[in-house]
Amino acid sequence: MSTLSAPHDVRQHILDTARPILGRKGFSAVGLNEILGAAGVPKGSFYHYFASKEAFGEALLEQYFTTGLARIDAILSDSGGTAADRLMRYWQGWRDAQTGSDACGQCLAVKLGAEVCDLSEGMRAILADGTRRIVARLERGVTAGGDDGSLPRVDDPGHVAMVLYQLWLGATLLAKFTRDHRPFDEAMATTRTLLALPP
Amino acid sequence: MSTLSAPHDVRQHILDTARPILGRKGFSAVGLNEILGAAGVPKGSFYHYFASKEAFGEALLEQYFTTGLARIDAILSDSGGTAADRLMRYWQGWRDAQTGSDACGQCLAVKLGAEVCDLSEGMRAILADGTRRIVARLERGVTAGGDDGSLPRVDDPGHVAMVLYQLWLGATLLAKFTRDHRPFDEAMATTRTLLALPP
DNA sequence: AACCGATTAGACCAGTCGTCTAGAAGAAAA
DNA sequence: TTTTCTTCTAGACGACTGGTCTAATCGGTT
Repeated sequence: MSTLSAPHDVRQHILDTARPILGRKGFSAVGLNEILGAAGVPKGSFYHYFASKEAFGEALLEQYFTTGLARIDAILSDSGGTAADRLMRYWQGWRDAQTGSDACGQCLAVKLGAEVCDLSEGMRAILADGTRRIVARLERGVTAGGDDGSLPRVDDPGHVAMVLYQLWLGATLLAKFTRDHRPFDEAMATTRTLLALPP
Repeated sequence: MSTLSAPHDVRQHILDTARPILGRKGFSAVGLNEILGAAGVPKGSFYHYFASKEAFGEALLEQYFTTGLARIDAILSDSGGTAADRLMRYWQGWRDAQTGSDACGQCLAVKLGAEVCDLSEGMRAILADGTRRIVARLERGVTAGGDDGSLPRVDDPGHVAMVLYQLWLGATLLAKFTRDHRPFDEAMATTRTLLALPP
């Protein structure tokens, strides 16, 4: 528990501490005490920064998507290589993050999504909106590949983007069951197929 | 709440009552009280039939996969039409079950999988084994399509089967977020593409 | 009537979320 | 420097639920 200066550091510190815990144990199975104990923050402070556990969950998911979208933007827009390279770099990054043994890289959409989307309308809305925005980014990536010639033009880039995202969500879930990387390898191969890239 | 005769009817009755409840609210968020209250079974009886809540969850998942696999077998083996028809009938059945507003048709692998697989090694093993068996059935379906000419032969039917399953898992998760059927439509279209069937 | 396994009632306590009162910390004003 | 005022912290507390287990009851057979 390092020293904290600005007021919002505490709020952020709670979120940062909670993320790996929720990523490992889910939402309902974790109590506020566990989170606050790990963060070294008293319970009284929690309700100063968050209206409820649900509001806290919403903030956590919101931040998860915010940072995730920034990461996508960083990969898809400003790096070198063709648009196809950038797109594939995104999937490789996904695989690497999930394959790592640390629970820090957990995909919260997969880990928490199914659990909380029927529990809280607010969290469901954030999940729906966050995933929609991710797919929109991917769609732009596919379109960019058609523009610069690194990918063949497709009729409906939005369709391709959504299907690829579904495929990787499913791969992530299956990999959690089997605890191996094969689902990601299969997803990667099919991603290349659907994008008409050489294996 | 009907009259129960044989002893194991009570155990089964608890499982049957719990399934839609867990399908809606998840595992950790549901207490034994709620399940047993709904089933009309006293709390004391629970530990006569199950060693723990975790053992109960394992039994629930086991039964879920048992009935699910039987349903696949019924669709893929004994009905009429080509092998391709039978395979597509399976996906249509998946979509219909999830699209229906009743929580009864919930896919427990998606709803509970991510939540419980890090919570209980036993449940994780059942999820890994159950999904592996489903993919094995699908693989046989793809192979059968190559045999009877209704599908083109593929190099690795196991790969196609696993990827299709991942795609539909992801579609189910995404549909839970958006609460519409579009993810399933996209999955269906891509399924036809990957199987080289006409749209 | 005596026995015995199958079944249940309810106690048990650790834990849940959320509330509330007090006071500490920190900055701004006098 | 002292006062004032808001922001934040402290953690006990309440009302309740969690899963678990022991002790008693039930129901049928000898």
